[in-house]
Amino acid sequence: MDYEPVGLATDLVILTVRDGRFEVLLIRRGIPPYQHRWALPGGFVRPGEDLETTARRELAEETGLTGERLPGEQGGRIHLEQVATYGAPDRDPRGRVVSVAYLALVPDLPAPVAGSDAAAASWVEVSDVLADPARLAFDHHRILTDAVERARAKLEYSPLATAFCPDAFTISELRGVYEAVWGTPLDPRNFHRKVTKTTNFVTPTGQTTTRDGGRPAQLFHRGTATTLHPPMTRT
Amino acid sequence: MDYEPVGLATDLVILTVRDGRFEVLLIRRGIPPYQHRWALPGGFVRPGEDLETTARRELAEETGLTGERLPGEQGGRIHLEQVATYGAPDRDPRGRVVSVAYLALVPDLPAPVAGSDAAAASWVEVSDVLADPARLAFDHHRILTDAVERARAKLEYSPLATAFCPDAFTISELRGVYEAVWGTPLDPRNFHRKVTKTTNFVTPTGQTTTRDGGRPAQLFHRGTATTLHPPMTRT
DNA sequence: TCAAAAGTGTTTGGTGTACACCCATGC
DNA sequence: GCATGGGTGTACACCAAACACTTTTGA
Repeated sequence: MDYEPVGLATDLVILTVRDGRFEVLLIRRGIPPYQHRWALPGGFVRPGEDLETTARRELAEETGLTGERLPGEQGGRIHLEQVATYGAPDRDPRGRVVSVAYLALVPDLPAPVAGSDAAAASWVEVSDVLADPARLAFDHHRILTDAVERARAKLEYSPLATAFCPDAFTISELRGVYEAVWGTPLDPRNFHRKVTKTTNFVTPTGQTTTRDGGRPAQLFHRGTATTLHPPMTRT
Repeated sequence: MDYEPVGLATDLVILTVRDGRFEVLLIRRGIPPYQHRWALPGGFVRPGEDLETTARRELAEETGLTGERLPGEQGGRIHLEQVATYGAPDRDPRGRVVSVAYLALVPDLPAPVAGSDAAAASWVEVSDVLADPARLAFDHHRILTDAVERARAKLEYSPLATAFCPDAFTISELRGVYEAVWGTPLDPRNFHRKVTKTTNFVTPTGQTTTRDGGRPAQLFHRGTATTLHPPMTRT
């Protein structure tokens, strides 16, 4: 066939919300190029491997999350979606490498990051990384920018914010996700009404918790909705 | 490097609206695999070539549109955006080929399709193609589905419908685009009010036309807006 | 009893929808 | 004049922002 063979890789933008902070998982590169610089986790697609399979495998390597539904768990699967593909001829000094970027949204991980083969992996606040275009290796700043914009937009018209929450969560915990990702405060009372009245956004578990302090709050699971009508608004 | 070399290609979903019909440009394949079957135009990325450059080159080959701004023309550039990347290991019988799909929105072309190297190229109504999952070669039905969904969604919150219109257009011509792409009728009066009151969606040229019959209609250019607040609604 | 967070009620203004109605042209 | 599409006015329903207020817990 008449084509240039290229290296095919995937890069992962793994986002979470921890203690009200919107964070991304970065690794410190142990080998050249860009040795000792921060980068998104990623790697090459193996022979015969599907793109999403590569992404899930790397997600598991970095976070220990398999994306499989655990027995007894309600929500289960980790949200993973393709964002875009980056293929500038000079984006990797080693040669022609095209990278398919994936966005993963994970809840606050109970266990620390384990099983990573990177020199160091850590959660870093998204706003800090976005503010410094030179912090990341390769074109990863561009990739992160695109992925974060996608995530912020999707919170408006999809129930994706629940992907950041544990299996059972309170409305104010969900609101905390919106506030962290968007960086804006929301009215707790109108937010509560809007979420609970949008059909299939969340479903009550019948249980309550006082882990957030104050009056006990109802616990909810993710609902079955895939899009929100009307959308949540950012103001 | 430790990776499987793959063929890298781009496929194009070129959409237009002609006489109130929402259409896609398809080619009839002259060579195997899938000889004599309909497919999206596309081809391999050349050595050292950027992905979008490949897409623009193929767009020019199929339609004669360079995407360059013609002298004296207002709108100019053809809208071209990346949709997604398709990389299932068995999607091409010739071997591992990963394809980056691009979406192009073009106005009703004044000149016929020229300079095409395909056996045959023609405009086909989108709804007809979508209704028959076996009509297209490779995984092109999936690609078309994704691209059309993207286009339909983007009409809501971006001024992209103007990409289907000529340099100067009337509000009812713009409404015709929405109706063709969404497949739903819209109230002409409310549509007119909404479009003209959304800041920078369209800008008046000061001229009028009677080409649509009836009372002369004002002509507009595309405005400078990139997103629409509030969005257009599909009902 | 107080602080803190959950949740409900109510007012008020803006926005989309439906449709009556008038305007400017070609024939 | 009449048909045709362009464009404006307006009533009404709905929705969301703002905020007063009550509820239920822990300390």
